Amino acid sequence: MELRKGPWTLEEDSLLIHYIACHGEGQWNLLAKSAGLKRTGKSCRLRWLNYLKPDVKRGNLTPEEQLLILELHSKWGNRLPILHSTLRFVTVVVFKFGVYKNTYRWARIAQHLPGRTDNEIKNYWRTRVQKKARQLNADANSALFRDAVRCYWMPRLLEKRSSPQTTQSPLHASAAAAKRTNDHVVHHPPNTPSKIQHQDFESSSTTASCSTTVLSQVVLPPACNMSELSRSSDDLNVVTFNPFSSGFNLDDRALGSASTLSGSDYGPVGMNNWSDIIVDDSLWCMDEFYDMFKSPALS
DNA sequence: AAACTGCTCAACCGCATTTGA
DNA sequence: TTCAAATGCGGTTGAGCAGTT
Repeated sequence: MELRKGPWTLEEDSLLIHYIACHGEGQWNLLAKSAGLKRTGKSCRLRWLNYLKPDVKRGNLTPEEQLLILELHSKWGNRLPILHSTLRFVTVVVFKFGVYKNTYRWARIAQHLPGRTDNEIKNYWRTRVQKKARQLNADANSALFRDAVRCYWMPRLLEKRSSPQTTQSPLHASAAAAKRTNDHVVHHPPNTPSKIQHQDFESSSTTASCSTTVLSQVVLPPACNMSELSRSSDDLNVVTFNPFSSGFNLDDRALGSASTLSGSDYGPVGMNNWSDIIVDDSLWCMDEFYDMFKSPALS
């Protein structure tokens, strides 16, 4: 049978939804055939888990979620999965010869962000976090970059979290989601089995409380005093902790690209509502780093 | 207005692991 | 115990969109 690839159509989506509503998920290859979908089982599984499943949360990641991702990635980012001692030995050997590739724990991180998929978190990391690391000519997995994240960006996220402005409106979230091109309306069948539950605002608040529990474990390095780090960017020039003091290499290229960026790349210009905040790049305010680097105090 | 550039994210691919006959 | 199929995971790709020139 000829297999279809590429974007899913509305028709395919409803076939998949109706089939799962009647028979449940699992046995994906069989499901694909039985539902009359010209897709691989893998493709069906991915479409369901990453997009169609009712509890998949749409819209931008909240500061809380971003914070959680940063913290959990710094915890588990490059760690190998839990291994038996013998397997660990084999893995170490293999790793030594460069065969083993870094094992990121996206799925594990996603477990702590209800409604968010590993794919989404992975995309966030690659497009936002790694981008910032590249701009600083740093390795996103390095201890140095991790410290920078903890000392400068996490406090900012915490600030955003505690700000009354950051109360997410479901309307905003859905509006943002609706802007996506592939985001067509999915109508779930009325007689959905109990294991398929529609996400509502209650479940969103559950997410928030869950995140808060974990967030309380966020540990900043000793040099990072929250009140110190919450100051204006000018004051940051004299912050004593400098994550880049030990061999950080911010080359001319990085500085050059910084100088070409407009003010709106950093500051809270035009930041009037939630959608501005959640996509606000000031959470990743780079000028502090550049200012700091250019500061005479460092030289 | 058109061309170009960069970004996002859904979907694919390959590989590892798990399952079950 | 073996092996094929199914499942899960992380890396990568490319279409579509928005912003810039």
